[in-house]
Amino acid sequence: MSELLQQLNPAQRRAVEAADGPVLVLAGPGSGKTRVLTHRVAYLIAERDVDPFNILAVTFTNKAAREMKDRLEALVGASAAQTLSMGTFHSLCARFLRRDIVHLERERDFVIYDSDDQQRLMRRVLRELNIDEKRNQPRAVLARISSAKNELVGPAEYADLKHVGLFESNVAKCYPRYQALLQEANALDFDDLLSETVRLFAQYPEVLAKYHDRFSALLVDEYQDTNRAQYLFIRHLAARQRNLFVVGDDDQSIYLFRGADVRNILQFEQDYPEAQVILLEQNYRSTQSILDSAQAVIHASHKPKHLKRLWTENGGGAQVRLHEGYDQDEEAAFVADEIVRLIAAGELAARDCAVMYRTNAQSRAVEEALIRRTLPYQIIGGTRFYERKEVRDMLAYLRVAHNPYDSVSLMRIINWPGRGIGERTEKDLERWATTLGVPIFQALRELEDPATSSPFAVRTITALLGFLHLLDELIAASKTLPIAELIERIVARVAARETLEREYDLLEAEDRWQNLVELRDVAEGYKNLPQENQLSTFLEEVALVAEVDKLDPNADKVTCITLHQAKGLEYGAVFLIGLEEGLLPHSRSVDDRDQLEEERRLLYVGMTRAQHKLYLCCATKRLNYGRTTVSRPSRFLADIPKALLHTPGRRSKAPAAPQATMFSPRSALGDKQPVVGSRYTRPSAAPPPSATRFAAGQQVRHATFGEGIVVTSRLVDGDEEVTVRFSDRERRLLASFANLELVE
DNA sequence: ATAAGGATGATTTTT
DNA sequence: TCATCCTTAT
Ligand SMILES: Nc1ncnc2c1ncn2[C@@H]1O[C@H](COP(=O)(O)OP(=O)(O)OP(=O)(O)O)[C@@H](O)[C@H]1O
Repeated sequence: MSELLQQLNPAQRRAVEAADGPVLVLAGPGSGKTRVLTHRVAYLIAERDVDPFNILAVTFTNKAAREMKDRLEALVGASAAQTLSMGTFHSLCARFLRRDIVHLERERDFVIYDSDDQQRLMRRVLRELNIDEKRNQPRAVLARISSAKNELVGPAEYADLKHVGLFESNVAKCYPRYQALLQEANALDFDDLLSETVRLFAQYPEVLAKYHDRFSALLVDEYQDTNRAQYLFIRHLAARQRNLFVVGDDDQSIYLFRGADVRNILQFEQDYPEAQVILLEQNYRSTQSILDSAQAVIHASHKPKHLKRLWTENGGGAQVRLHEGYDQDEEAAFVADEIVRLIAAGELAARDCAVMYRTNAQSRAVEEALIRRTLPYQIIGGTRFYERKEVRDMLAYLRVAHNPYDSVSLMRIINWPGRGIGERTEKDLERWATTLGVPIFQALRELEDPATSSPFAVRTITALLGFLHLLDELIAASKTLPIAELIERIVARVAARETLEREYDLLEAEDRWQNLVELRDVAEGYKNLPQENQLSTFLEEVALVAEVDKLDPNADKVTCITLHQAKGLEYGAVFLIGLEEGLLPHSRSVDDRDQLEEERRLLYVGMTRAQHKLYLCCATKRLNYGRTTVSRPSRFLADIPKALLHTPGRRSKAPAAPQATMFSPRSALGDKQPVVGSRYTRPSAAPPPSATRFAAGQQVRHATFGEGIVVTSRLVDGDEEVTVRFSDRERRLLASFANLELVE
């Protein structure tokens, strides 16, 4: 048997070796779905002689694609691995469209508009159509349009739908204009990447045929979270050869809000009646305690279609621990103290710990607590690097240099740095361009002719032309300079550093300047690409990086991440915080049954990220928009049998008076952790492992420290603490982490 | 045209 | 709380 298959259990092997044709691997968390998908790709190349060039694999993140490629390099060589088509739906679609969007009468050097660009564009649309921005918030309008696009409903079809209320008919008015302006700017928004590709496939069979010729094997990870457009994308591609391998778990579907439809995976067998369905039941990630608790949460509400029993050989492990804190600061303090304790106990590094939450705002308290204890950390999400103002301004210059019709970017920088072009002028310019029916850049060009009648004063025209000529210069420069040098040119021409120093105080200016330096450093990485592709590749990748792509698993840091982004990841110890009514389930999701169930799945996803230790945390009071509110534990916690949870004795009194907490950075529990073996109430259920697995005198082996002799072993805090004398010194280890082997 | 200051209102989750 | 919007003064 090939070495490739030896790392798999029989069910996994069956999936990897399945004959050509549709295959559905439906399995719970930690059962090795992603592993199976990777091995399937390797297997096709190594054993079935499939050329990597003919394989298309959709991963959930760009990072997953990169990692998979790296791993496959070892197997098939770097150059072959590079010919694999692997990436997210969005990046694959962008790649296809660069090639074939001309069929849709659009140009291939389109830019990708992200949500900030979209909002700016929508504001212009609302202004133009005289629609009130307060009652019809750009974000809300865009959200409707986004769902429409995900369902492949274009502006015309949308207008034909029944509209309830003023808001919806306003959306119907905005949609066509928004789309027209996108086209004028030669821009596509995120949703267009998918819907336009599907339109391309549907309307141009000869184009689709080309892709059929190329891709003989298709693979999709996290299939349960595909939306209609993504589903159709795959269905078109799979139509001829029907050689489609998908993996997923309906219990982990958490992207309903962006149009994901779990029916895509549940109806796979109807779509492909000849499909082989393979269930994986062994979980390799988590301990039994974690698995039991997680399953209690997910099974409390529904009846699975395919019964996915999950079991593990990882052993019982420590009980899942429930911590009810006083407020969000005490909750964060508990988490941070516990991480400190776990690291001090050995076996567990900062990189093995993750703190997960429902909303990004919750990361703040955690961040502060981690800083206070000087724990290294990385926060995924929140304000992204590419969303910082100064970075976006610089990117706007690059984008206009690359595609001057990008009016959103142009308007962004028309007065940055200040050149005496005020709000009034901006509005007039927009209106004037609209009347002329041309992009802003074109309108500016008209001003060059003194005979043109425009709504501007002579002084204003001078300022506008000055800006236009700056752009001309940068456009010319962009044709010859590598990106990093182009950035330097822009920095010099607009006196970026001085501008920042004028706008902000010293510290802030330096900070923002450093961001520009960092952007230039990123750009350096593109200097070896051919000049004509550099800028477009750079801009595309910048637009499509996901936050998780930036997660660095090698850095020894605690990871703070939203539950959504944590999908697919795993950590030794996981802390889920804010498990309260209003937060999880989130208050905006409680009235809708489907949304409520999704909140439950979100918790399930979070719990099943944990390998050895899982902490469920909530607080009784929380600061919510500057106002303290009382909160109750999440209803989902009630679905976990008490016997599975370890709730260490709670303090009977509220922590010190508010003044005291204000002056002492550490919260009430801070210094007194842990409350082990205290007189406080023990959990009503039988304490977990009632006997130690190890005894004094036994010889054991540890992966890093080698062989040693057990000195003592005792039960602590739901886990077993083993003291072992190794050749260099004694160490106290937690049995659930240490993976100690008995030596005969 | 811009800077400063006060009222106001918003936070789910993401490519 | 914090960021954005709106008013007013320069
Ligand atoms: N046959 C196996 N032998 C040993 N370890 C395995 C095996 N299969 C999977 N694993 C390990 O189990 C863990 C989970 O695997 P993987 O991430 O592929 O699961 P998954 O089903 O995709 O999980 P999820 O749905 O939660 O994202 C990984 O650490 C993986 O290396």
